[in-house]
Amino acid sequence: MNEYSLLLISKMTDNKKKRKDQTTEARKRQILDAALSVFSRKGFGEATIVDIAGEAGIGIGTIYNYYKNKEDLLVSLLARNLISDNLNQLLNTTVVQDDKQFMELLLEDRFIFALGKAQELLFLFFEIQRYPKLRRQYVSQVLSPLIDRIEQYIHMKIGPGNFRNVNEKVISRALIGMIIGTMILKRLELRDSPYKKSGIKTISKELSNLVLYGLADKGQCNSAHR
Amino acid sequence: MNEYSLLLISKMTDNKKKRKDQTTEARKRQILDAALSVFSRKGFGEATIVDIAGEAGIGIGTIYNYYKNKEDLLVSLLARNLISDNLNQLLNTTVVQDDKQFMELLLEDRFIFALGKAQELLFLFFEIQRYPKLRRQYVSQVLSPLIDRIEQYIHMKIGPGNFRNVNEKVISRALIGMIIGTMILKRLELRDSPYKKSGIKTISKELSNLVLYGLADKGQCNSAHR
Amino acid sequence: MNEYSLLLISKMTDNKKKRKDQTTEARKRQILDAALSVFSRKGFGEATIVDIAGEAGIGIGTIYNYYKNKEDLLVSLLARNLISDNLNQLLNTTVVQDDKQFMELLLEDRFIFALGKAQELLFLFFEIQRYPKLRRQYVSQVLSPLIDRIEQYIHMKIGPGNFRNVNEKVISRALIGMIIGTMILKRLELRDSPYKKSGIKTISKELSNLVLYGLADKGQCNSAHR
Amino acid sequence: MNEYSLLLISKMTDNKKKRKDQTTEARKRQILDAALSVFSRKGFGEATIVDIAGEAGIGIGTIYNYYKNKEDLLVSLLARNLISDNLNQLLNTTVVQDDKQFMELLLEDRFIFALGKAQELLFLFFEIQRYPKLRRQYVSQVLSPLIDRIEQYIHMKIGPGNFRNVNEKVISRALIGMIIGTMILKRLELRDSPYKKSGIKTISKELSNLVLYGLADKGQCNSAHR
DNA sequence: TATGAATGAGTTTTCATTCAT
DNA sequence: CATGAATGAAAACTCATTCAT
Repeated sequence: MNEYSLLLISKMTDNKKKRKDQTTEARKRQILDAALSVFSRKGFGEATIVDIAGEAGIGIGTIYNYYKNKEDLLVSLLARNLISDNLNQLLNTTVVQDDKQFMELLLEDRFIFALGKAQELLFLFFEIQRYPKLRRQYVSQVLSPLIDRIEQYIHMKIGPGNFRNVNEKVISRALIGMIIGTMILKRLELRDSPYKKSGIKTISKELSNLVLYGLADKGQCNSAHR
Repeated sequence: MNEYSLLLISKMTDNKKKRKDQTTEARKRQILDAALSVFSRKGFGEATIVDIAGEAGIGIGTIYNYYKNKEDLLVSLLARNLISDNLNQLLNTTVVQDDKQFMELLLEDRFIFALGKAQELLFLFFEIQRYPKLRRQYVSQVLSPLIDRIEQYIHMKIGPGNFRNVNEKVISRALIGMIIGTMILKRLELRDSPYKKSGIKTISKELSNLVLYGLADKGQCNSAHR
Repeated sequence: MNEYSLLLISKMTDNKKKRKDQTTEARKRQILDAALSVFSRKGFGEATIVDIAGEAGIGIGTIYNYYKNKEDLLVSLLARNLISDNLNQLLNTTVVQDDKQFMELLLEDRFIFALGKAQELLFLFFEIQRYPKLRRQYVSQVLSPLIDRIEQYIHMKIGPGNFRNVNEKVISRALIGMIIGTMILKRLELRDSPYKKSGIKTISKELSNLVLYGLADKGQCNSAHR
Repeated sequence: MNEYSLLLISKMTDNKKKRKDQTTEARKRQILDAALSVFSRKGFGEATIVDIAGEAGIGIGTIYNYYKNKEDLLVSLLARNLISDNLNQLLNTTVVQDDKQFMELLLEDRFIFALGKAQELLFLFFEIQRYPKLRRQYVSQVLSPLIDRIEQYIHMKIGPGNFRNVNEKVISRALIGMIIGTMILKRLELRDSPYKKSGIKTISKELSNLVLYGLADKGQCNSAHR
């Protein structure tokens, strides 16, 4: 065996390793997807490993080759879907954008998420509460930054010709709550829900108007409400 | 045993029955309260009958004297707390009131509920989805009437000098969603939450302002936002 | 309800409690006996809870009402049978006895145990090694005291007209080893074993002779060995 | 492929086969050694194939190329280590030796084994009982011949100027038991054990003295052994 | 009615074994 | 041959439910 062959082997091993890692990742994703589907439908406590294996189309034991136990599936789901979602991207990129559109973009982005793929993630908001560590992680890594960003935005805009002097803590939470709550309503109303995929843009426009008009400096006009 | 004694017994039985009914109701409530507490903390699937019996300070078997099984506890909780809550009362009584205050009253009432005792009920919004019958019942008996009422209100107010021409379906759901979502945020943020019992009136005032200004006819003033 | 009735109730409760404790103890013993039988036959690792429940004639779940898990059964067996056996009794009572008979009594006592009920306990000597805590406990509470006692005895008897100048550490362990090893041989030979219940007295007499002659001061006669 | 190449192949195959057989044996030994180590540490039931493969530094599947299943590993271990150990050699070679030294040699040989490499084999004495076939094999091929040989020896020496009139069945078993039991005690006492590798010769001398003096004809008193 | 020990169906989890690479 | 991912049979263990007291 000469240097060349060693090199060759080394290359193959690297390739193999890379390919193995890829399939491992694919398999993990496959299992998590199945778990998400089943948890979402039945709830964590009522879902069984057999269900998940069936949904994934694999054997029971295979799941345990990739995840320590059932709880590990939940925790991994949380990490994958709640903690590290694409929100961060939004928060960072929009900083430089025209802040006139900030609210509209944010609402649109979150509504697309909330009325789309997040429908399956809803149960996580519930399960998260039984895992203090995860709850704290979610709050500190996702929720608080989002709230802070909105508060900043509102705070910045308060002043003549812009926003009224509102309590930004309350308003920011109301906005986020509106999104989360809308997500729940859609799941409750199912077919009766007026939210259709096609109309998300319209919806978020409507809602951002509601909010922006609602925040607008009333001094400018003669009292919106009264 | 003579007639007299029979009469006596009959009398006693009546009394006993009445007292028993009272005790029965009290006992059922005691059990449901314990179940609510445990379900809320652990989730339905993770809660055990032993937990609930312990929380209620009674024996395991006793629970089965009042409820058919564990699921019956959940269903009874749903019925007691979500379906027949005091919302109906509100919906009916406010009809006759000055509709200028409708939004404010509604929001205040629902926020008091959402940030107060409903905190424990949150899990029901998630469990409800596993029970199509209950989901339908909740939607038809609680959610839809509430939505309808708000839609009516908005629809009625749309017009010059009042509300802008908004999509009442979307707005009404956003309002309710805002309440539900706020409930969740409070549970997630825990001690960091800015919602305090004392300030609920202020909060609901702030939010009803947001909504009412947001809905206000922009024609009245020279464009709130732009 | 007067004082008397309270007293009466109190009495009943006490009685009930006592009776309950008794049945609890009986049940625990019943389960441990079954576990001992199955472990002894199959070994700890190969024994199943179903086996034990079957042997005890009870349901699977019942075992878990009395023991935390399978390992707890083993540990409890060890505690009951190896640690707190009647050896201590012997060690203490024989102190005052004529020490000429000490060896004979000790051997007889241990052989009755080893060839009798200890046959089922044999596997414990093996399992004990996987539980460092238990091994230490057994060594410190049972084995070391026994060895010490024998060493003392030998040491005391070393001198003209009594025992030769032997290494009491080695001899004492050889004696105990002889008993344990005999136990194993009986289990290996089964029907071919020459040890019968009836003859234990003869056997222990024979062996105590072997030992006592073997230890005897060679000065007494003109050199036994050399 | 022509005749020549076939021949060549045939030659190579022969070589390969031989080398393969060597490798095969080495591999089998490697696996058995690992199995022994793991079984000894954890017990058969608690040991896993993964453990053994890890200990051997090979893949799981490889084990199954050489042994049918886990039980086959145990059975092979028994065959290799208990059944066909070097005892037979001793039994046969010592026959011709001066029987004056028989006991001493036997004890020394067995003690070296018992306190040395047999420490790892101890568990086999326990596992053997779950395999009646193996137990019988061990008894008939190893234990009984050894017992017989000792019995013969004792029997032969009983008489004036030699051994007392002892029960050779009991004594022979006590001797073997002493060795086995000593093995166990060493494992139980671990660091506290007085048996050190260096002193095995002294120990076996001490014990063979014990036995020989113990068996010596007390009546004669002049020279029991010689 | 109140109770909680007994129960086994149903879960989670492990791990020997197979087999495609 | 070597390997280890895939598998499901079998085991441990849980817990809702029953029922005798």
